[in-house]
Amino acid sequence: MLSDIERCRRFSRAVTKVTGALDTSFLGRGRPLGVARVLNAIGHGRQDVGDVRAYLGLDSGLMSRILRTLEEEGLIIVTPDPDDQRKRRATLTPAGEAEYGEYERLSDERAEGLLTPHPKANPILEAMDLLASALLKDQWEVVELDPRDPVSRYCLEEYYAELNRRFDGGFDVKRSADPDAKDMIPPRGSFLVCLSDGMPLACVGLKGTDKGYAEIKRLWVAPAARGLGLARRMMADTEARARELGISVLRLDTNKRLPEAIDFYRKDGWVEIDRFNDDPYPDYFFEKLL
Amino acid sequence: MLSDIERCRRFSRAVTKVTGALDTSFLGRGRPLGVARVLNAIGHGRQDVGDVRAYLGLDSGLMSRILRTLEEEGLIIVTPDPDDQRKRRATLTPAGEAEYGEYERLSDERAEGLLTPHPKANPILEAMDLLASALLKDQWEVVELDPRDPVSRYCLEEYYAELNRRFDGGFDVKRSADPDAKDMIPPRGSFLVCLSDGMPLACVGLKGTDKGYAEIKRLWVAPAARGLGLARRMMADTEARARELGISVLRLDTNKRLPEAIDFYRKDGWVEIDRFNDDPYPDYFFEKLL
DNA sequence: TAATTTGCCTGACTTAAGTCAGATGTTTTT
DNA sequence: AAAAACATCTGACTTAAGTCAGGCAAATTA
Repeated sequence: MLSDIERCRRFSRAVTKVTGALDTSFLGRGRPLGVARVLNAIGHGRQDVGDVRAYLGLDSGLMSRILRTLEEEGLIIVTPDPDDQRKRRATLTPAGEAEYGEYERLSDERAEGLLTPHPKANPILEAMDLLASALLKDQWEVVELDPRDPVSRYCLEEYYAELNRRFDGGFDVKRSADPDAKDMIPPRGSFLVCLSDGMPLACVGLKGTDKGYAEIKRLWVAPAARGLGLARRMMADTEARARELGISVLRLDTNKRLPEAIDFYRKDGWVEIDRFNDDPYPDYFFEKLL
Repeated sequence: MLSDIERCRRFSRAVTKVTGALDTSFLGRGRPLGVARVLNAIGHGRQDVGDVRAYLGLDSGLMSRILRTLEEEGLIIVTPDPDDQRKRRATLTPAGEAEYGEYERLSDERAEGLLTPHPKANPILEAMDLLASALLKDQWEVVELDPRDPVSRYCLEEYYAELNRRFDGGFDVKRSADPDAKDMIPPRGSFLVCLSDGMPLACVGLKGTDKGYAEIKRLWVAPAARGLGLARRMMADTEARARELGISVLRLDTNKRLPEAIDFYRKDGWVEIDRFNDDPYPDYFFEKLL
């Protein structure tokens, strides 16, 4: 009935209608939008004046005047940067903290107001996650974390839960050779997580061994981010990291219930090899020479 | 990892970042946003000056000046309304049509630019449909159409396709007692369609018979709009229409493969009765007295 | 050390958007 | 027929946002 473009435009009309109000809601505390945006940027931890200016795309003159306004209101203090006296740093006063908190509260309230009319919010939240991840595609941030970090733990739990749903007879981490965290920390290995505006979207582990190869483990992509090419990106980043760590042979194993993964490895330059371990779960074994 | 509210806020950040640019794209043709919005409203068929004013929420003075600007540019002509000389109507000149077309083209381009980075756009489009339908919930428009109208036909095709997927052995309209369109046109019956900013989201037929009752047929809700309470809304509207048409007994039948429908009817005040026809598909039969 | 660059500030502008108090002509109500 | 209501217009404002040229002090480079 509607073309792809019409569907897309309908979406953006709907969104600008509803969240347009949500965005302009910076108003409602008797402060112009520009001033409120600067206050919120500072509250979010951007202290460097030039940094805020670049982030919000403001002219230096305008920025300067906005800072004076906030200073006169007693919400911020601007001090010279000790390392470079030309630069200046803005910090919130207690009153500024309180005001920033109010904006946070109002934003939460708006967000909640967007959800409450819908008794079954889950499909809506999932659609939001998917779209946010897709729209922020060029702002994915891949970071190396300790596998015991809470963010890493979250990704791993999601990964195990999915395996448990999909494998015949479920999946129990304890029966699998749970890679020791130490093997996934540099210089022996690595653990990468992809964050998109605070949401963990994917993880992958590079596990060092003493057998002349390293293993790729725990490649997981959040349902909200599938089909966006994120698995390929994570693998490319891991391979780059492996090279940095002097690793030249990679191996991995996977299960027949994960056909999209098997397909992906084949397309991504992996070669099927014979079974190289006695883990009970995997059915397929791959190798890649860097 | 993220709370519902955080997910919702992440979504609106992503959207304002990306479609914010899409919205302000009214610029880029050397014309202030307000002027461009009025031109587009007129192009979209809103000729009544007061109507545009209410739609865009403009002050009458501002509106007047914007109209002068567009008139001076030769894009519109403003004439008194023949029925009420106080009112004025704005129509596009050929130059205005061309300019409006350019805005449409630019909007299409932006929308396309939003989709093209994503090889598999379908999950994205579906998420967009769902969110647009949810966000525009208070702007659903239920209209009575001829069941042979193209919009009605579209809904019915979708409905039949879904039954075909879900029924054991599929579904063939021809084997079912296809209700004659005439029975779903007032004063004998009715056919209602729900539109949300141009997208058909649901339909339902009220089929008049000569047996002392009317039948509810073809209740369909688009996947993009399920879980938003639309079925209940459609049924309420149909019942209201039935009362207007002097109908006091409603019946319907449904199939065991549509458990959510059966559940819905039970909760919506319908009472299960004995089989009242020899249609091959239905397993359950309901009645409701108005 | 002198010249240049950098980061921020100030003052003098412009534009867009919007508000408000009447004015004007038309229609509706009394 | 007079009064009230209505739709639009005009002129005189205000505010927010942004641009631009130049100034100043600190830091960097030649």
